[in-house]
Amino acid sequence: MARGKVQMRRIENPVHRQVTFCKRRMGLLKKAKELSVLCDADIGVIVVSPHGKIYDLATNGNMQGLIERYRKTYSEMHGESSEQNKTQAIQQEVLALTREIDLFQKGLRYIHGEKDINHMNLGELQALENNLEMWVHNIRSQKMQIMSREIEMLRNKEGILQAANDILQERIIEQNGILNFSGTVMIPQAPFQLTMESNCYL
Amino acid sequence: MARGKVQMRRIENPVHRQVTFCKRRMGLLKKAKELSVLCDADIGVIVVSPHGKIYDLATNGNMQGLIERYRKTYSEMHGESSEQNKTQAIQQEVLALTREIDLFQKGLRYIHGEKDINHMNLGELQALENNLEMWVHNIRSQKMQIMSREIEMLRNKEGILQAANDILQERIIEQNGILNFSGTVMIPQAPFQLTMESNCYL
DNA sequence: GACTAATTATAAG
DNA sequence: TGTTATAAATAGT
Repeated sequence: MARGKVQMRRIENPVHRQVTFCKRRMGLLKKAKELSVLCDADIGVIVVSPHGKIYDLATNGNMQGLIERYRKTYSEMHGESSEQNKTQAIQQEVLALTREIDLFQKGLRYIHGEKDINHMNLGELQALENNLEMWVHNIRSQKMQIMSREIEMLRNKEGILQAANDILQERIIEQNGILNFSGTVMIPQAPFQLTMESNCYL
Repeated sequence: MARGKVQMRRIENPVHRQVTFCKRRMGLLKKAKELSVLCDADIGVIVVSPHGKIYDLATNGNMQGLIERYRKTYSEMHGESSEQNKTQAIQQEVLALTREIDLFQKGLRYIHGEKDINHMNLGELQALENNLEMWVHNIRSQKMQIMSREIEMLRNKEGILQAANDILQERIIEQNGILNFSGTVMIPQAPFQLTMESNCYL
C-alpha cells in the first residue's frame, strides 16, 4: 500500500514475504485490539505461519473460553449438542460400526461358502437380515427408477408413432381420392409399422 | 483516523459504536484475508459482538481444523492432552471403521457381480435381488431353527419345572397332612423360576 | 450505502 | 530495525 500497489497474491520473494508477514501480522492484531476496545467486542485471532508457527490474540485474555463459545454457537447452528454428548455419541457410533463390520465379515465368509451363518446368534442374524433388506430395498428402488424411465420413453415413442401414422393414413386417403377409386379401400386400423424398427422416428 | 483522531476507548454513542463495529469488522476480516493470501498463512478470526452475535473467518475454510491445530499446540505448551486428543483419536477411529465398512460393501458388491448398483441393468439388479432374497431366506431359516430349538428347550424346561412343582406340591400336601393342617394352602399355578434367566439355555 | 478529509498502515529502500 | 512516499482504512457527513 505504499510506494507501489501490491497484487493480492502470494509474495514470491521469501524475504519480502517474511517481512510483510511480520508487519501485517502486527497490523492485524493491532486492528483486532482496536475493534475490541472501541466496540466492546470479544475477539480472537489465530495466525499460523507457513512454517507452522502460531501467533494468537484473545482480547479477553482467554482464547479457550472464546473457542468454547464459538464451538457452542457452531454446534447449536448444526443442531449438535455439547462436547461430552458428542464424545459419547461418537463412541456409540464406533461400537455400532464395529458391530456392522463384524456382521459384514461373517456375511462375507458365508458367501464364500464357509456357512459361518451357523455360528451367528439371533441378534447378529437379525442385524444382517436388516442390512440385506435395506440392500434389497435399494435395489428395488433402482429397478423402479429404471423401469419408470423406460415407461416414459415408451410413452413418448408411442405418441410420436401415433402422429406419424395419422399423417400416413391421411396421405393414403388423399392418394385414393386422386386415383379416383370409387370403391372403399381397406385402410388398416392399426397404425403401420408399429414395430421396434419404428425407432427411426425417434 | 479520518476527520478526527479517535480515542482508543469504548465509543459511548451506541449508534457510532455500531457503525464503527460494522466498518472495522469488515476491515479486520479483509486484512486477515490479505495477510493469508500474501504470506501463505492460515488465519482464523472470531469476533463476538457486544450482543453475543458471532462473526468469523477461517482462511482455509475450516475453523474447526484451525482450532484443533491451535489447541494441539496450546496443549503441548501446557502439557495438556487427554480430552481433546481422545476425541480426535475416536473420530479418526470412526473414519477408519467407516472406510472399512465401505470396503466390505464394495466386497459384497464385487462378489455379487462386480457391478456398482448404480451402473447395473435391470437383469443384473434382478439377479442380485434374488441372491439377496435367498440370503435373507437362509438367514430367516437359521433364525427359525434357533428359535425352534429355544422353544423346544423352554418346553422341556417347563415340563421339568412342572414335574418339580408337582412333586413339591405333593410334598407340601404330605407335610400338611403330617402337621395335620386342615386349611388349604396356596400353591402357585405357574412353575417356579420361569423368568428371563432362562436365557442361559441359548 | 456513498463521499471525502484526514489518519493509519505499509512497500520499498 | 527505522524512514518515507504512497496506498488503504475510516470518522464524520
